[in-house]
Amino acid sequence: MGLRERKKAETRAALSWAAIRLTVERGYEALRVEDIAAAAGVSPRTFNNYFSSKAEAITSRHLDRLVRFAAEVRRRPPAEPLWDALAGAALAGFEPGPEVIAHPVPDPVQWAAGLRVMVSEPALQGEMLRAGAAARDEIAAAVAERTGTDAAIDLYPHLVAAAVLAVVDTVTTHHLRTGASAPVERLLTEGFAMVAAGLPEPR
Amino acid sequence: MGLRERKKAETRAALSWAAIRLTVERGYEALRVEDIAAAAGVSPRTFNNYFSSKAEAITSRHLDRLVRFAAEVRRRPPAEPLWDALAGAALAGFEPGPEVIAHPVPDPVQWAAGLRVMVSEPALQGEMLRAGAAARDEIAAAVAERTGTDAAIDLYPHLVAAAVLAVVDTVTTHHLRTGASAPVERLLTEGFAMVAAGLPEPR
DNA sequence: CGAAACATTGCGGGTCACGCAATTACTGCG
DNA sequence: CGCAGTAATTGCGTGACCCGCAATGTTTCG
Repeated sequence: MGLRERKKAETRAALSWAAIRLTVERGYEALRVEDIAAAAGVSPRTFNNYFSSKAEAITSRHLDRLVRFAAEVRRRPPAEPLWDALAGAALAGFEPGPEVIAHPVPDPVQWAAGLRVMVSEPALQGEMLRAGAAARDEIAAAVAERTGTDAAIDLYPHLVAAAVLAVVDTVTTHHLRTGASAPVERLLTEGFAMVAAGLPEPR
Repeated sequence: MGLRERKKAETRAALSWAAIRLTVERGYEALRVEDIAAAAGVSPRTFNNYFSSKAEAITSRHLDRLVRFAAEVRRRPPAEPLWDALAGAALAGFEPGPEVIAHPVPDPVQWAAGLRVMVSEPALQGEMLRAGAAARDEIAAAVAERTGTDAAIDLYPHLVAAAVLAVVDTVTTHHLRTGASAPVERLLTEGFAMVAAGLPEPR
């Protein structure tokens, strides 16, 4: 990777990260695109060369994570049962990456509160979900590959992809809603188990 | 319902319907809010009293349908198995209502083509999904009521709601993608059956 | 080293969402 | 019936956003 591409990736990451951090700190409405650009050290116009909207910048990390999830599903040994692979890939995606360890959040409590405010922002919800939809095709393709189905004609791989995203989504929402009363890992495992069991009525 | 409320509902419906029709005819980008307002016979400013965005106007019927779905789930006899009730409610929601019969689409083929273009519009995808998310809580509450779970603490009802929406979403997308090669009713039935069976690997 | 490819930036235009205040229309009560 | 209160519609003005375009500077590659 040449200097050019590296700088581009850095700028993109800086913009995205600044967008998230500032949104958590000040709220979505109060945040101007101008501020994000300033925090990343580029002009406002450049911001729009990387992201076509404020919301997209904020949710781009979410999309990245989902794309990595799809890649991880592909990476798993083909012999592994499908749902084990899916649950495993999801759990792997929630381990804090090296960049999070390098730049830890200053105040976790305040951060979580800001996150809650952020995800309740209408404009961001739509964009988040859109990122999920974009990743869905990728995941469906990975599932199709594993199961010998055809994403172009079979309903199955798309249904699995949608179900997986539904689990991840529901779990994270639930985790935030209940104030992190249960660890994400446990909720994820439970969620995948329930879906794989057909979500039978309890009792 | 007094004259006031009726006119309000009419204006709302007229705006929403005009927004959909014009989007299908001309495309999302080319359509100005001004045009929608004109087609509904109100001022552009009034449009924003009813809907806070072009996208919201277009997707409002989708949201209505999902809310009716939740109501239908509540209406079903409590003795009915959960997944039968969910599938039944979904199927009921796809029967054409009286207003569709009264105002049929002029050219179904062209209409379907326009719909495909419409749902591929990024801004609308987000808003559609947001409508789904809004309805999710409603559905989760209905499911919680039926199953004796608690939407405030249990993961189960939310997971079921998300899964149901995933099925409906996937089926409609698949239906459009494959050019209506299979009837929606059959796809829906299949989808619900697969999910209720835990989406086992085929073969 | 030189040319081509590419990123960044400023400028300008078109659109959009919304607060505010005035006008008009409906509602319910005496 | 009339009247006061409540609510809906509208025009205007503002701030923000997204993007096309062209100029400038930087990296890449032959």
